Amino acid sequence: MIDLKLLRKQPEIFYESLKKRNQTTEIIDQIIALDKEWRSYLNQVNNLKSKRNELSKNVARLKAEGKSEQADELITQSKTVGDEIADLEAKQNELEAQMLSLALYVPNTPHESVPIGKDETENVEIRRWGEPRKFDFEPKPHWDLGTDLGMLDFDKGSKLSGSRFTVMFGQIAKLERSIAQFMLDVHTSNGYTEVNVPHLVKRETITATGQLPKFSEELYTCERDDLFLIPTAEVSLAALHIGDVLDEDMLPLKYTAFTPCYRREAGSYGKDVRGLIRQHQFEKVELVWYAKPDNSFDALEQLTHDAEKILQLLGLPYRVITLCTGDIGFAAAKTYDIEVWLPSYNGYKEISSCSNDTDFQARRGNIRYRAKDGKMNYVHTLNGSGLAIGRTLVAIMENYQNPDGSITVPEVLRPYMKTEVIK
RNA sequence: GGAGAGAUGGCCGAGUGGUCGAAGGCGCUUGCCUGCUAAGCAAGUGUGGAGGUAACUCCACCGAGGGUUCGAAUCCCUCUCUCUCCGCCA
Repeated sequence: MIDLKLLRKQPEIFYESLKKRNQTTEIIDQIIALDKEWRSYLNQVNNLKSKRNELSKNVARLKAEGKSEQADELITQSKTVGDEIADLEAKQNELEAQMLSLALYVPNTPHESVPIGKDETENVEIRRWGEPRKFDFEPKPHWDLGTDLGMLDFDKGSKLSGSRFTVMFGQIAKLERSIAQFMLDVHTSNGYTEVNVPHLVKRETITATGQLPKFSEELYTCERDDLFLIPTAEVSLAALHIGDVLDEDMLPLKYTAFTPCYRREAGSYGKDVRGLIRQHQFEKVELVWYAKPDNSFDALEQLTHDAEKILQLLGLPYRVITLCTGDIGFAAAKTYDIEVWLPSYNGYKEISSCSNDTDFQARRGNIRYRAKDGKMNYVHTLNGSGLAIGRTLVAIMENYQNPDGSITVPEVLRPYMKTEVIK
């Protein structure tokens, strides 16, 4: 949710923001017009209410004094004022509702450090880590590796649930679990609090975090109960403190959660159809920070490094890119994507997305903190995958494969897997 | 799933139609007092919105949303959540 007071004072910020995002700006004109009209009604209504309050006080006093004829006279007056209020207030509420529903569709303002660009082709790579392995044999894609090992079964996934669902057996199933546990152990030893969250959330919860109303197509819903399956643990973690006033001393709060994620993947027909890359259900370890506004962009650097650390410990080559203004997400002011090297793609594939949403979610969810000077401010929320587990599994399988189709278990996972090779 | 009780400020808790944004207590802040601490005394102590350079003024908020009324914390309806009992259950 954007700051309407800022919109009144400096509308140019928002025109600029939408232009940078390569989007049209009529919505800003509409909001400004509605806001102006709304305020004029608000003032009239407030003045009339003030008048009615005054009359009511006098009615009370006159009745107490036993002067009921005089009181009746004021009651008649008050009735007229009341009717007037009802009319104007109805109009005011309508304008307010229109204005807010539009405001919910305005994306966050990109940070000044975000490169300008029209779409994903203009994202900027900022660093690389590790060298992609040179194979002295023909490496297999993970779907062949897994199927040949008898541990990935795409047919059974389809049989049970349709396309983009997979069944895992044996060591691969265990690898998935080991990766999750490894990630949580690294993050918790790094200052994150592990949280176990609900996977079904209420409409208002997911609205506060920004997935609704705009992205309802992506969500699985349980209509009967008006509940939504989370597309990421970010929803639950970022909603933890809805309505709270935190102490400045508590910040930053750093949370991590391991959950499945459910996504309809509407509009991605034909994309990544083979293998585990794009599933309707996948597991992920998520990182979420509640930070102070003055250092939230430093926090984004830290959070991104925390996610990168997992890939470094696993010995998986990756690169980090900054999303340009045309590609950053709706709620984000700045986003880094981490992409891992996948032999089957002969390229880098997104495995984590780390964003600073600044006060965008905090405003929707009314998440504030009390500063030392006693002032109330909105917190800044940040989130990032640390990491997507399915894709990490894919990266390990493909990068650590052997000529005989077996897979070497990365050093750091051996304590969890209790074996050196999957075969 | 059935029956009942409840939700008031940072906390406890009064308040069932009228000068109630809300008694009282606790806590907190400031000042006084005091070898120190404690106690005592005094004042202050919510959030959001609109207007104003500002001092300040006005409006709203007693779980949420509607309704009745000239007027609602108080009456009515719906919802959410909490607690107790019964049933069921991993």
